[in-house]
Amino acid sequence: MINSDNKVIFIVGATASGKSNFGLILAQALDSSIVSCDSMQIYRQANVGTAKISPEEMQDVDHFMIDIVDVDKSFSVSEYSAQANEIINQLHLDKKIPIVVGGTGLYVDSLLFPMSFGCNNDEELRKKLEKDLEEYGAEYMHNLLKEIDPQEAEKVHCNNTKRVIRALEIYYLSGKIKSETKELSKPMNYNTLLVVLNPPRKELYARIDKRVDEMFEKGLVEEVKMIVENSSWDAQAVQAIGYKEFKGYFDGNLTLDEVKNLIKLNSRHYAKRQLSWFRRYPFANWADLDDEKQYEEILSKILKFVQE
RNA sequence: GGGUAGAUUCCCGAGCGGCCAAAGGGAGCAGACUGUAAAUCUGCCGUCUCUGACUUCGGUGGUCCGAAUCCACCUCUACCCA
Repeated sequence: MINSDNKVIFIVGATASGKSNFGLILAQALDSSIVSCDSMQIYRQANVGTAKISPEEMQDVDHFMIDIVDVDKSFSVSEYSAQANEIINQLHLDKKIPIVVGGTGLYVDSLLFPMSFGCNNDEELRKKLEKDLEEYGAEYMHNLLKEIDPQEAEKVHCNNTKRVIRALEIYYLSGKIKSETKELSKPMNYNTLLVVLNPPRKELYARIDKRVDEMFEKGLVEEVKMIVENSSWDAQAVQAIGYKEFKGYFDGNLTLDEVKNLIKLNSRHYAKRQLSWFRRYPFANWADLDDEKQYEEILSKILKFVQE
């Protein structure tokens, strides 16, 4: 018996840890839908490089938050959060338990917890701040923040100029300071079961290598060409690992083989960062699905969660 | 067979008598993260009983108060001449 009451299952983990596949199995078993939680799979045309599930692979399971933005457009967490939460609510109305699947930590956070995202960003102001940064240096900008929002300045390293600029932006645009916009205590949005897929590190790295090789076989090079034609090297979508590395190749500075190795390397780095992020969740359930015992354990946890 | 260059910590690579456990980079590991997040940034990185001690810079001996740095021989590598 399934009781969907405000429940959401999160399947998260590093790239290539097997999220999509496991999520699909769950969605089928629970007769539910997938809500993708991935900052790059939102882009249309970015298929091979983001390891996006194909329509055939979806096997009639609905997948939301995939292919919702054109490759030349920007997107943000706040937009993601608004749309995805909307979908989750809708699924709840249908008595379904949404399966959130993805590896973008910040996006996962935006579903897990209530968040107030300061204010919109303003193109002109940002350009001005970036110019100031160039002119006066990182330390100057950091000192500026220190006067406005000492608490935030304390937390953000001087060299992390993007964060410093955003914090300044919030103040100039809204008059509020960033450290005040955050909620102190964070009640969870939903009745949540979160699973972090966690193959052994070596195994993970081997899977990443294999996946990157497959991407090349599936026509990554052509996809990148097309995407860059439809956007630019500066586009947000092209910041993704698997795309940005080709810049060197098209400029004639890297061989295809070097690009491939770079993509593998960057993917490993990324995977580590993802794991760092998920380790912050005290409520996370870590599982190596290839380990039979752990697989059983996680399945019974899920079973218990959906029934209770 | 002769000559030249070189062998540095996981890798690349600086050091060329004391300020050297040895610059810098890479890899690896750990961490931060609220509107670019597959982004951006930070820390550790010879060993230990860790504000000090110990063992390292191809090997063995030597010079010197003191050597990764100088000398001798040896081993290996690269290139050149035969």
